[in-house]
Amino acid sequence: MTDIKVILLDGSKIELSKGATLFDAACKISPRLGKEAIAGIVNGAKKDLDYVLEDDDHIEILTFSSSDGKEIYHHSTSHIMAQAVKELFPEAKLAIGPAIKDGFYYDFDIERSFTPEDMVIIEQKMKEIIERDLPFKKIEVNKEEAKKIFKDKEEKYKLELLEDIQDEKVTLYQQGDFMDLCRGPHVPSTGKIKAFKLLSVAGAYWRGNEKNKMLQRIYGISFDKKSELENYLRLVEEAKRRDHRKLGRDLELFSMHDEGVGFPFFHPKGMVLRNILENYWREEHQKSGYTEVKTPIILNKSLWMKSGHWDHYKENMYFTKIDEEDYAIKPMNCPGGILIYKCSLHSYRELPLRMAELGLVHRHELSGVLHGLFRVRCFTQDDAHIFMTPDQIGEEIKGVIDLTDRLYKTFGFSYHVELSTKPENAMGSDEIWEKATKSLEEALIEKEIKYIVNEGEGAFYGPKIDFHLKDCIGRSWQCGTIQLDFIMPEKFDLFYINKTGDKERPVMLHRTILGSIERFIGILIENYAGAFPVWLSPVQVKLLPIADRHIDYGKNIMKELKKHSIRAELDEINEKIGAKVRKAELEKVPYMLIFGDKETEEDLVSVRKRGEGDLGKIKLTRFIEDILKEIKEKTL
RNA sequence: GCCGAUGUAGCUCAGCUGGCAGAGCAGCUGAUUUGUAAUCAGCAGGUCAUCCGUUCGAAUCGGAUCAUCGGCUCCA
Repeated sequence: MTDIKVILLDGSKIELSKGATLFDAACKISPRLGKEAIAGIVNGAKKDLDYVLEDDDHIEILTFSSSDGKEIYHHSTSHIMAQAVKELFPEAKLAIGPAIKDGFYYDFDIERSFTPEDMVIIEQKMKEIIERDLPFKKIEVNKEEAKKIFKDKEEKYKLELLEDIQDEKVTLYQQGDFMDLCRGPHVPSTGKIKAFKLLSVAGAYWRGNEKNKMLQRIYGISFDKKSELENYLRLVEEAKRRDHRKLGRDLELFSMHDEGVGFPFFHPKGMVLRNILENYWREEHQKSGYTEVKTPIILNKSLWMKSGHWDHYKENMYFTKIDEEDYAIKPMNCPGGILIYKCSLHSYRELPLRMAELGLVHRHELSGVLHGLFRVRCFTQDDAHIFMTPDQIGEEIKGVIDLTDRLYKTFGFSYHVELSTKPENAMGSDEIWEKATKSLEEALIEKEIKYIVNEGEGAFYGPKIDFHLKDCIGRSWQCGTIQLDFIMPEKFDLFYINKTGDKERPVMLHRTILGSIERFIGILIENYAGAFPVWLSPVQVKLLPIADRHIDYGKNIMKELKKHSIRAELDEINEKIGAKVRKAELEKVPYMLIFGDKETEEDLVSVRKRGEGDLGKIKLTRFIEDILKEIKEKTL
C-alpha cells in the first residue's frame, strides 16, 4: 500500500495511507483536532470530513473556532431543525436554511403560524435527532434525478432553486429520512451539535421579494460547548439590560408618544446630556476651524428639484404647502448650506470653508423599522459642509478623519472604516465617481487606516467613508460618514475666484461624526448602561443627609457645588440612609455625598462612588477640586 | 409598508372555561430621625390601547384601527 502526502496550512507535510480521509488527517495531526474537527478545506474547497484525500492535497481542518467552521456547524443545525419541523409538521414546505453571521435560520411554507410552544416542541425534537446521531450523507445526483426526488416530495421551492442551478450535477445531503438540496459540507453526524437554541420566529418573503409569498422563518444559534451557548444568552441578556429605550425612560432622559411616532421627546435630564454633547462638539469644531450655521427646516420645492432630492429621495421626504406653493421638510442639510455659500462671492483665499450645522432633518422611515432613538423620523445631524479647491481634498479628508478619531476616543469607542462606491441610482459620470472614490481611498491609505469596501453602497451624489464604532459589549454602530461631492457644486453653479481672477468650481464634502445626535445619545446610553462618566451625567452628585436636621448643611453644600456648575440634587426624603443610597445607585448618579452629625461638625462629606461604595470622609473643598478635575479631563 | 406576537395604574406584572378591576414598586399623608442598595402604617391611583360587534352580561369572545416589540440584508 502506497502512502500519500498532504500539505498543511503552515506548509508542513504529513503522510497518510492511501484512501485516508480528511478525518484521518485531522486525527493524525492531533487526536484532539480529530475530536474537534467539523469539516475541512481541500485545495481551497470546503469538504466533508469523509472526503478521500489525494497525494499533494493542500488541506486545512476546520473546527468551531474558525468562522468557516462555525458556518458549517450552524448550517448543519439548520438542517436538523428542518428535519424536526418536517417530522412534526409534514405539510411544511422547505425553502432555504443558510447559516448567517450569528447563527442560522430556515424558511418554511406552512399554513399555521409557529407559536412559542411550537418552538419548545421543535427544540425537543431536535434534541432527539441529535441523540440519534444520524450521519450526514452526501449524495451526488444529476439535476434531473434531483428534480424527480423533490417533485415526489412536493418540495416546490427546492424545484425552483434547482431551476437556477447551472451545473449538471447537484448534491443532496441526507440524515435519517430527511433529505435536502445542499452544497454542503456538513458536520459528520447530528450528534456533533452540542448546544443550540431557537431564538425567534418571523415572517420573511421567499427570496426576499415582497411580491412573493410570505414564509415563516425560524432563527436559531448553536455552539460546540454548552458554556458558550450560556455565554451567548448572557450577552443577549446584557444587551437587554442596556436597552436605551428602557434606560431612557427609567433615567428620565427621553420619551416616545403615539402622538408623534418616531419623533423623540427630550426631558430635562436628557437635555442636559444633549447640551453637554453639543457644546463639546462645538468646542472641538471651533478648534478645527469650522464656523457654524443654521438653515431652515422647510424649504421650497424648487430647491429640492435642483438638488436632485426630488428625483432621488422623494419617498423619504415630507411635504407641505405654503400659500399654494409646494414645500418640503428637509431630509438633508446640504441644499440650505449651499444657499449660504451662494450669498457672497468667494475668493480662493477663503477656502477651505468649513461650515458646520446641527441640522434637524425629517425622513419618512417605514413604520416597521422605527426603533427607540436608533431609528427615528426626525433627528439632528452633526453635519458640516466643506467647500474647497480640488487640491485641498486630501488634506480636508484627513482633517475630518483626525477630528472623528479625537471625538470617538473621548467616549472610549474604537471603530472601523468602510468605503462605499457608486450606487445604481447615482448622478454624475463614471470619471467623476472614480476620481472622488480615489481621493477617499488615498486619504485612508495615507492615514494607514484599514477599510472594507462596499460596492454600490454610496450616496446618489458621491462615494463615502463610513465610521462604525464599537461599543463595550462588542456591537458596532455606523455613525460618522464622509461624502465627497462633485455634483452639487455643478448643479448649483457654485464657484470661487482663483488667483488669476477666474471663476472656478469648488468641491464639496459632506460629513457627520456623531451621525445623529439622538442616535448617538442612544449609543452612549447603551455603551455606559446608563452609568455615564461624570462629565456627561445629568446629575453628577447626590446629597444624602443622614437625618432631617442635616438638610440645611446639605443646602449649603448645594450652594457651593452650584458655584462651580456642578450638577447636584439634594435628597430631602424622610428615609433611612440605606434607602437614599439605593435610590441614588439606581439613578446611576456617579457620586453620593453623605453627611450626618460627624460631618457637619468638621465641614466634611463622606464620599460614596457609584458601583464602588464608601471612599471615606474628606473636606468639601477637596471633593470639589477632585470632581472638577474629573469633569475637565472627561475621565471615563 | 409586510408577517408574527403583544397592549390592564407612572413602572413591572396577575386576572382561569365571559359574572363587582388586583398586587408589588413609584406617588401622596402620617409616624419614625435613621450611618452607605428598600422603616412602618394609611390614602390615592383605571375609558382594561381605540372603535364596532356577539351576549342578559366583555379586560376576557370576534372584527377593524392605532401603537409597541421581533423579523423582513444574509439565498441550495
